Order: sequence, then structure tokens, then C-alpha cells
Amino acid sequence: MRTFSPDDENNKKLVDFLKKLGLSASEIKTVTNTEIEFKKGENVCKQGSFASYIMILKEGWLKSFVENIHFKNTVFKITKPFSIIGLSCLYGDNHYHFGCQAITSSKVCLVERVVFDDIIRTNNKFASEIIKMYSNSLQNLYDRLNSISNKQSLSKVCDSLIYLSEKIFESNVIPIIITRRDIAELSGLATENIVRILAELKSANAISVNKKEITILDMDMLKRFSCFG
Amino acid sequence: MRTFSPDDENNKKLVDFLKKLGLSASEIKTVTNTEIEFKKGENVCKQGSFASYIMILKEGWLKSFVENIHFKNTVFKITKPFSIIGLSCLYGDNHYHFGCQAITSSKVCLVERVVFDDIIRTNNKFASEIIKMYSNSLQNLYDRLNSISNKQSLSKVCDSLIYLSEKIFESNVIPIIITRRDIAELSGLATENIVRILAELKSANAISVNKKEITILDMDMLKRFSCFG
DNA sequence: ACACAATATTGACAAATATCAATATTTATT
DNA sequence: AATAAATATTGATATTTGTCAATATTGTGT
Repeated sequence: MRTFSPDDENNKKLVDFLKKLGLSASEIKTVTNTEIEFKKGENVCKQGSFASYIMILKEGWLKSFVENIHFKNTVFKITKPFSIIGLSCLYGDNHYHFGCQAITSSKVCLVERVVFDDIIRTNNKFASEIIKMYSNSLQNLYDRLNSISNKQSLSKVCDSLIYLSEKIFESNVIPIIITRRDIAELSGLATENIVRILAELKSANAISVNKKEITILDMDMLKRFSCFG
Repeated sequence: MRTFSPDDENNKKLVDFLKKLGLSASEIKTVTNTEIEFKKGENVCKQGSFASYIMILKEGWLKSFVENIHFKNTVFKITKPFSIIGLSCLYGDNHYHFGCQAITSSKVCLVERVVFDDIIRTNNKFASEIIKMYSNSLQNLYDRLNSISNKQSLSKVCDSLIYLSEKIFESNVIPIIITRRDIAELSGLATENIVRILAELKSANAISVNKKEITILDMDMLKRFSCFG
């Protein structure tokens, strides 16, 4: 009889994820070959640098963002385990057009671009699954762009909370690993404004706040605020 | 001896474009089967509506945008002939997450999603070319998001002008089909601000303006302004 | 448990951009 | 060519959001 460490468990889930994408055992071995650990706050990739790898998130949480020269970030995606990062770099000008940072300590498999490309070209099922991911990424980006560019601050914050709750944590509780600053960057606002708007939402009983943890009490209200613009 | 109409010429170019994407003669016939004409200002697709088709632009110019409930648009892409629109709808929730409008009168081939999907699944070369387009779309969106969300108005307008000049018209002249409002929507600003900033750029000799036509005189200056943030 | 660092909060104020209104110019239509 | 419609321009003002500074709270490491 043997016992499983959390890492074994995680490996199994990763393999399952890759199997579902249509990868063979040997292909799975190839793409999980190189594993890197990132500490909280570390850069996973740097906007503007040469894009060598496609990455598979095995453990932890990442945020992806575009950054301006004054290092103000706009986060467009939070990534949870068993996701692929950097598909936008598979072709094109070979540079990351975004940056990515670890929100918690994280483990990432690095796959060389050419290796990833080879698998896509020879494995139809996998190519088709990757195209699904591209579709989703684009849809998500359109939604984020609409929120950040067309709405006022209250609606933006509601959009961010809805996104975190429904798409990322699949819970009405947004855990403390998400800071006020993360929500600010996700909403395209200053941190101080987030604090003020969260206080408004709290007094409207749309959310409750326990230390840093946010619980969504009235999702419908958030959605009404979101739509209002 | 026979003469060619502009339409014959255009058909030939369309077929060339599709051949380069790896489509066979019969596949080309399939995807060019249904052709629709849109007048200037007409909606090519409507944000939120059911996404039935992938579209191939054969003639004319389109703008794609996200729109809020007050009908304020943010344009993220201008499309020129021989481009594919709507790839983000190939999978996912079956609804357009963006709207698209004809800037000039345009001709568009409609391809049913399932038909398009079938070709992707059976034609590796085509799938690979489509993935290149996805990569480029994502990169373009990251760049637009960065501009709209992280920069001040002068830089935003410069980004829009650079985009139009380098990526779309491949000329230092931006033709009059692009209105001040189009530039405003592309920059995420109000039309009045575009007018003011264009006046600034003109007095700095970065551009010249003839009626509505804009000519870029000093691309380097625009790029410096763009970077400055 | 203590001290230090990081994050969150609050208020006052400044800056950027949108909005509104009036007018001019350009384009389209007859 | 004359008129109407659409687009562009300008100035004044309002609104929104960011910035700065001061303080409070929470988390971390010893």
C-alpha cells in the first residue's frame, strides 16, 4: 500500500488535463518535461522579451497583464491550474505582448514553441482543442476591453468581481490571495478607488468583507450595476 | 480576347488568398458560395446576437468593436480585404462578443460555423494558418488594450495613427474613409478630443491634414509620443 | 508576542477627459 | 448650383478618476 503526496495528486490531474486535450503518453511526457517553480510576485514572463516557451500552469495562480512604461498594469486574465499560457506567441513577432506574474507560488511546465507547434501540426484533436482555447481567450479579451474601455468605475469593479467569482474561483467567495491592487489592475482603476467602491457595494449589501476576503451576497445586484454601464 | 471587370480581379485575389491558406479548389468553392453585400454604415454582425457564420471580407473595409449599452463603441480592429472575421466565435458560447460595421460598402462571404470547423478538422495546413491568425488577433488585442487602458490621450491617438498607417493602409496617408469618430472609437476617446489632438500634432509638424485626409509626416515623432505614455 | 513590512483605508485636491452648445466645413442629394 | 445632411471644429464647463499624504490594519518572521 502506498500513500500519495499532494504533488502526486497534482501530477495525475495535469496528466488528465493533457489527455483530454488529445495528447498521447509520449507527447505528455514531452510537454511536462521541464517544470519551473515561481515564488509569489515573481515574473513568469516579461512583456517585450523574446517568447521562447508556451507554458502550462500546474500549480498556483498567475495574472497576465499589459504594462505601460510607468509600470502601471492592466490585468486581463487570472489563470488557474491546468491552463495554457502564451498561445498568442505561438506565431507572430516572437515577443510577449503581455507580462505574467505569480499571484501565489506556482509550478509551470515550459514547452519550447517549436515543440508545441510540432504537436499541433501532427495532432488534429489537440489542434482543435487549442483553437477552442484561442476562441475563449479572444471572447474574454473582448469582454475585458468592453468593461475597461466603455464603463464607469462601479461597473468595472462589478465586472471584475463577477469574473473572479464565476470564471476563476467558481465560488461566491473571492479569496485573500486577490489583493485590492489586483482588483484595481483587473478593473483598470487606481487601488484607492477599489477600496471606495467596495465600501459602496458593502453598504448596498451586495458584498460582505471579512478582513481582505470578499463574499458576493447579491450577484444579481452586481450584474445590474455591471449592465448599467 | 476578353476583358476583366474589377469583380473578376477581386475574385482572383480572393481565391489566391484562400489557396495560400491551404484550401483545395472544392473547399474554396464551399467557403465562397454565399456572398453578401453591406452598405456603408450597415451592421455586419451585432454584439450579443447568435453567431452563425465565420466571415471572409472580399471587398471594402470593416470596423470591429465592443459596444456598451449607451452605444459607445471601442474599435479594436479595422479589417481590409482578404481577412477572416469572427474566428472568436468558432467555439465558445455561440454569441458574438463584438460588433462589426461596414466603413465602406463591402462584400463578405459567409461560411457556416460547422462548415468552417469541418475544414479545420480535416485540413492541417489550414488549421495551422488559422492558428496564426488567432495569434495575431490576440497580439493586436493586447496592444490595443495597453493603449486604451494605460495611456493618455495624445499617446492613444498616436497609437491609432500608427496602427492605421502601418497595419491597415500600409501608407503614410490615412484616407478619408476613416472619420474623426472612427479614430476616436479606435483610441477610446471622444471625437472632440481627437480634433484637438490632431491640431496639436499638426502644429508639431508630425502630421498634415488636407480636408479630412491625414498624412503622417514624422512617424518617429508619433512613436516617441506613443512610448511616452 | 513583538517589530517590521505590506496592504488597505480615508480625505483633500489635482488632472484628465467627457459633455454640451454653437458654429463651420465638407459631402451628398436633388 | 442650391440645399440638406453629415461631419468636423472650437470654447466653456462638468464629471470622473487619479494622485498625494496621512493613518490604520493585517500579515510575516524572529
